[in-house]
Amino acid sequence: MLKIALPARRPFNFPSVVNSHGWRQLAPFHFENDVLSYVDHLSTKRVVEYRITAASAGVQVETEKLNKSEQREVTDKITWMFGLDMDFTNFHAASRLEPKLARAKKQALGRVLRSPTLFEDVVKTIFTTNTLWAVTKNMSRKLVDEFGIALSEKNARSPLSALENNKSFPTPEAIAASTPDFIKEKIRVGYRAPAIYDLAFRIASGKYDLEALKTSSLPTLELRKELMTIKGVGPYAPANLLMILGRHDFIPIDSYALKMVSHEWYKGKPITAREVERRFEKWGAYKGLAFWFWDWKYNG
DNA sequence: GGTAGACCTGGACGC
DNA sequence: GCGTCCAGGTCTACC
Repeated sequence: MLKIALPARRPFNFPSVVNSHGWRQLAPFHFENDVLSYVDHLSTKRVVEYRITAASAGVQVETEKLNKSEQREVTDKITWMFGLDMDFTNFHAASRLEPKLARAKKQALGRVLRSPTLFEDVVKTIFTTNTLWAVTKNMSRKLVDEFGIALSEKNARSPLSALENNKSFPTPEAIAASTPDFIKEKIRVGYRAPAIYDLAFRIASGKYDLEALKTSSLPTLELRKELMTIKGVGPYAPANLLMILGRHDFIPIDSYALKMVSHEWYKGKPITAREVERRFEKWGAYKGLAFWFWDWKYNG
């Protein structure tokens, strides 16, 4: 067994990242007893499981024995997934005088849990649209079960594995080798199937470098436009993806957002996206963060 | 640029 | 059981 300790820029809080949104509940993530598990497909074709826990200065990753290049890959991926090197000093300073965000620095709020690839995050974001969370979980589970690659039998049997179905998130190539009709019928993603297939196909065929957006220097507005060129990504989805990419100047306004803001300031009456924008306008470059980590009085 | 309506799914609810 | 509604939206046609 291999243990890798990875330091984080302070302040850092493991539970705050894991609980930042629902990704921990979507395959191939699994969260239980303070351990975040994830099955990953390395570039060397090996499929390994990470068991990630809180450590004094960051996180600790337990996995099987890896060579040096694999260790570097795992280090890079976990650093990205947890945003270990991200700096939220300015957001924490701005939050200090807002009672609804005063806990931000103490709880190290700001980071959101990411998947190793933007491809996985885009697919899962599309799975969250216009459906129930339980259905989103089903879609993710089925996609992993159908197209993912299993841990080797030896590793799946080891006490390290906490998962029922030990498969990695599928590569674009694996999905592109299928068809939209098969994806629709087998994964039960409905009208989202052509969008998932199209994205996978464009990446697999080398026509589109989605992962390059992780390090893009485009202004946020341009980056948003770029994300909206992806089928199935409308006005809501890019705001969610921009948060994942560390851009916080857009609010993911969905039915949940409208409900929260309505109960916070409008006595539960129906409102539009304009009211949500207006309430968080003053947070400027941090309005996505302010919205995301707001201590809502309504919790329904 | 704003808006209406169709679109998959599956859990919740009322009958 | 069965029908209807709705949920962490998107897309297209139309005005």
